[in-house]
Amino acid sequence: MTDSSPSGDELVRILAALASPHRIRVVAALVGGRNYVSQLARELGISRALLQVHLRKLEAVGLVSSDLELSEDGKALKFYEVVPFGFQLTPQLIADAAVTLTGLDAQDVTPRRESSHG
Amino acid sequence: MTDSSPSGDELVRILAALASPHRIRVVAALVGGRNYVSQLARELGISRALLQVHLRKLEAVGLVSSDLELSEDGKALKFYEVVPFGFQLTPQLIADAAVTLTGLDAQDVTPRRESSHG
DNA sequence: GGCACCTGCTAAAGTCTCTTGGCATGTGCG
DNA sequence: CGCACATGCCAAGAGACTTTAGCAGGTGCC
Repeated sequence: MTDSSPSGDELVRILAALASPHRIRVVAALVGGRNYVSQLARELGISRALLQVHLRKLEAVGLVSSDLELSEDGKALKFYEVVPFGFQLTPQLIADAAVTLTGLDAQDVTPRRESSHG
Repeated sequence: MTDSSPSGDELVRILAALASPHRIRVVAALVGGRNYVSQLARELGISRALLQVHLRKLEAVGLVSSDLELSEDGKALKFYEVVPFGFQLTPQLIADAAVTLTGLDAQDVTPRRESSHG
């Protein structure tokens, strides 16, 4: 298990990457074995352009990895495969990741006595 | 562990619910203890309306639960709390969930020989 | 009644995501 | 060269999600 507790931002990104039927299917298809884009698109019944977008998102968060290879015919085939990952989703783990969230940081958890909300 | 292998659709919904900095913070805040909407909104530094929307999404997928109570003053307070959940994210589990995905079902995984895409 | 506090709803604008379709490049082959 | 197959990228429309702002109802208290 390479991953256990990703940073808040990363966790959100990973979750977002997985929160898609298409991408779930892509990962599932790759679990069955590595494959190259065009072939995978045919098997999944979606367009190459669409599959590429989804593959990029999955690769961007490290859930899959690509490997450009040359077939015996000399054709360039871009193989994708699943990166063995293992994340656990529990309230505590999420709370832990939350503190490392960047962006808006409003969870002061500091009871403001002088609440002058305007 | 109440949950182990949610259906594909449910998994996607849960992942989508968690794939948001705001909602991650909401869950995190609730891990620290139950709280009611207005108070939680103040602590998180976001508007009540916004918080309500996020709380609904979390509740819709069963990650948090609400409980309308009356304070000693007679005010109606809607308390939210985290529902103890535990999901594991691994390629295999995802592949398993993928087969139960409804909607577009194009993962025929059947090598079509007569591919005449026009 | 007026103030402070709670809840709930909805309309509207802005933003991000998804998906399609087209176009360009490169290779092997007859 | 023209065909079949692979990769890559971009613009544009449709659709979903996010966030704000405003309004309405209810309770306790002075």
